[in-house]
Amino acid sequence: MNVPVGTKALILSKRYYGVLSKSLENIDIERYYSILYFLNENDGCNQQHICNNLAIDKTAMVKVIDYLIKSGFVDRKVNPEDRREHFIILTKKGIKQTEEIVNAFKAIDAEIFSTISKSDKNTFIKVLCLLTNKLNDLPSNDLFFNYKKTAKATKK
Amino acid sequence: MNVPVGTKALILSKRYYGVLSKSLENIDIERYYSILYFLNENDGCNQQHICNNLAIDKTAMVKVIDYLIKSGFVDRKVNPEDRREHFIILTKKGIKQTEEIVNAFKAIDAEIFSTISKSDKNTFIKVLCLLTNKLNDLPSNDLFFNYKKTAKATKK
DNA sequence: ATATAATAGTTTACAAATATAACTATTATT
DNA sequence: AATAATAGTTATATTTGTAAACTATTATAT
Repeated sequence: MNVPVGTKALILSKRYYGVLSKSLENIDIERYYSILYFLNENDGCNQQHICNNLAIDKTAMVKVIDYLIKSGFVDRKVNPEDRREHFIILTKKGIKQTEEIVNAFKAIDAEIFSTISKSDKNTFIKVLCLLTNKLNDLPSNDLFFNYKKTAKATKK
Repeated sequence: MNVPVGTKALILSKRYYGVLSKSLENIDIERYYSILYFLNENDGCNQQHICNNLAIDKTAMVKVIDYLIKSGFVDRKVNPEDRREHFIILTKKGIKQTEEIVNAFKAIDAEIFSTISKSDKNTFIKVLCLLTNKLNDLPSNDLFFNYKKTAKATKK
């Protein structure tokens, strides 16, 4: 199927999260699993750090963290060194259930990569990161003007 | 950054669509570009066909098509051979602006793959499709049980 | 040192995306 | 002819995304 890579990636992620949420019906929350996965390795970071790494808007993040606090998964704690920052810290319950969430993520990754060679998998992950970084750096207006040029060139 | 492949794919798609919408500020609509990209190669298909290929719910698709009709990009036409189906057909305006949309998608793909070898690109696309298909086939409950087993195994 | 700018987070409001259930119309199956 | 399946629609509720305006705090630049 010929679709752009951004669209393909979106479709993959939709199906992936569909399978994931089926796998995690026994967990007390039904979303934000990726944030808990991230916190598992970045426990105690501030909200902005999560936003930067998972490409989530900071106003949305407020509600996410509110939800996770209400569910008893994390706490907010003001950084005494820089009182603008709020550290997000997994609770005991959060740590415990996050362990299962991480396992579920890893089980899916293991399953879907099971028929793919080590070398293809490495290439895939490498290119996925490169593309994301590239998009990150893209000064959209440059591309805009480039595109407009080529669009006009192909038109006439 | 260690994040699961589904999350990585979601981040990529978010950044991708961010860049895309900046590239397409001159187009009369501000979303659903991927549907027009798809229609460019599947003009006249029914709504379900779009849903299947782009992993969009059919109730959401109704609103999408309503919007595209209101914007003058497509028409709905009942299939006389099977009156349940509605064909989605690009209008003249739709065809014209879709051409630009397709060019914008291709410009981004070209740009972000510009520093990646042909062979790595091919591997990436191949694996992306394989993973998506794999997720598609995944009988979620099998995975669920597999996961629960391993989760319990690692717990004790 | 103080005015200004920048950063982290919050609130509000609204548009859009997503999910579910119940529904109509039509066609296929038995 | 009854039943089931399919394509699409409507209605509803929740979640998510986006933007602007805001507080509090820290960094910077005269």
